[in-house]
Amino acid sequence: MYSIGDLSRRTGVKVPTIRYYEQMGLIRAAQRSEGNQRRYERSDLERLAFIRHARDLGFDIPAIRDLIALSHHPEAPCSGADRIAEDHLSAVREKIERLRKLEQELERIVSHCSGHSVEDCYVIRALSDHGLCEAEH
Amino acid sequence: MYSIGDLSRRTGVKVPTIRYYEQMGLIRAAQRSEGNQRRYERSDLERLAFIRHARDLGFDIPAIRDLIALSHHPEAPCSGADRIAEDHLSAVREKIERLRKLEQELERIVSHCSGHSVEDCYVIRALSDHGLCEAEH
DNA sequence: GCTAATCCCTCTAGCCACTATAGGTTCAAG
DNA sequence: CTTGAACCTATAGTGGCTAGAGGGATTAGC
Repeated sequence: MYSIGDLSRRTGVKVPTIRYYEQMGLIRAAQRSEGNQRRYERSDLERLAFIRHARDLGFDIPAIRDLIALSHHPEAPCSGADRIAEDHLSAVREKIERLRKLEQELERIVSHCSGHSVEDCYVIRALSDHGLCEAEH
Repeated sequence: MYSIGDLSRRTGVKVPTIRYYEQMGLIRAAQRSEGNQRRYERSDLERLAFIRHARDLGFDIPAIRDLIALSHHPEAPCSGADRIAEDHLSAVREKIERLRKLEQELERIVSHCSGHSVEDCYVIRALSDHGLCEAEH
């Protein structure tokens, strides 16, 4: 039997976050001690580690809920889980793409600024005048 | 004189967002018509375009506040503005870096899954077992 | 001058995944 | 039995908006 603090130390998930996951229905409501404190078993530890891992990989809570539901049906085809992961990968790639465009534009703006005063600062001028942009955004 | 809707159409910033920017102190409280509706001048339009542009580039609201303040001191050295832009560029690069690691890990997980049932689905297994990860995260 | 359509007003609440705080209770070690 | 750490619930805050309710203002056409 683990206390919520034990679980937190073992998984790296903060105590309030564990309670939050319970609220969100990611982990079941734990058993309670006589004094109303949460008491967890090994299976709860494993599930929380699963959640932590999925969050680290950027899956959002509804996706994790779905993945957990799927993992309870070992016989089912795994196309559902694959689909969730692939969708997430696409989303990550889109974010990267957007950030790379941003990076380029910012690089250009920063490197063009050799001004000494705000008056001729390229950073400020570029923000004031959209015509100075290379890409659309 | 522009109404808030005119401003919105001309800058692409939605009406409630303009009011929100006013609340946040990014644009000054506009003059009002007799019937208490906001009335803007050309200078407000320009400032809002500046804000829109900065937001598109991912600057957060405190940074934009600082950039606006700086732009009002044309004689001042522009190192402050450069600094803000460089800091933001670094932050963007860090985000890209983190997302690229995520992308790699997800790619690996997705591509390893040739299972047909959840039981041997690599996606699920990888999430359950941190030992299957390449990188730390 | 009237009406209808469209715009505008304020205020409040919701989004996401937490995090922080307050005020109180329980547990475990000594 | 006492102390101090850990635990409990409930509420509010984060950022940058967005949505909705319930009303008032403006404007174009008749």
